[in-house]
Amino acid sequence: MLKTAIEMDKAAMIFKLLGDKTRLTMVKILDAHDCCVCEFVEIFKASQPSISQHLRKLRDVGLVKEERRGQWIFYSINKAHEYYPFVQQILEPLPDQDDKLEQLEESGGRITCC
Amino acid sequence: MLKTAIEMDKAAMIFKLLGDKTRLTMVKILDAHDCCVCEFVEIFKASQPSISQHLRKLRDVGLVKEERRGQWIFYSINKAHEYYPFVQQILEPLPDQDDKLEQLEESGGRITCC
DNA sequence: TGCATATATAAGCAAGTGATTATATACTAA
DNA sequence: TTAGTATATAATCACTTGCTTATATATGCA
Repeated sequence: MLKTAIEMDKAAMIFKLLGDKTRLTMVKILDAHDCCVCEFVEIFKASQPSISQHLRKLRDVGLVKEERRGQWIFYSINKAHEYYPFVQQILEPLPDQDDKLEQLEESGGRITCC
Repeated sequence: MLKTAIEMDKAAMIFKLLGDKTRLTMVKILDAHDCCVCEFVEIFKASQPSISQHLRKLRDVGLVKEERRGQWIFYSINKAHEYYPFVQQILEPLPDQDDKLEQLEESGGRITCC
């Protein structure tokens, strides 16, 4: 078995989780950089509870971790997750989302918390 | 850009489509063999309308094609689909589902239509 | 033609999803 | 302590999903 082998029901669960543009983009971003909640709120132009709820779904599965740094909570990819190699393989062909963080930096949105 | 490059919203759409165990398994099976509807009904122990509706979602996106052969309608993967290379890459680490068709053959389920 | 089989479609419904609004919790700084 | 900021959670709701049952359509065969 390859290291990325995964059962069908687990794979379907992962796809369902990533079958939302916001969550998919979050995971793609997190695979490259840690991010705090307020950054996601800016990037997606979404409400804070909406972002929080998406992050919770990712966290419930264990795909991301949270870590408080003072006033802010940073999220990161859980590279130790059983299916991280599978997810990484899935994310690989997707366009990198660095532009989103760059735009944020230009507009000063990243200064507040990072 | 790699040949499997895909925009985020399209990728999310594909993941949502495959984020269902029945559809994911269907696509994995179809990537290896054509199948007719009655085989899926047997394999998944599901109702015929339920199978038909899953197949319709796959067909609506263009990921599978249908072809009537007499009384039966066979489905196959549309290898010409814009995102087929992406889907193929996704399916690759999943366990092959050949056992399902073998079991069907042993139980005589495949004799009727194929 | 008439009946059986295979499949698609429509309607209805319970459960799930993703948003919003309101509120609670935790930390920082004055 | 009090006020302000960041985040999570709860309640609610419109919308979607995937199933069921019922029916329509298309083919094969007597």
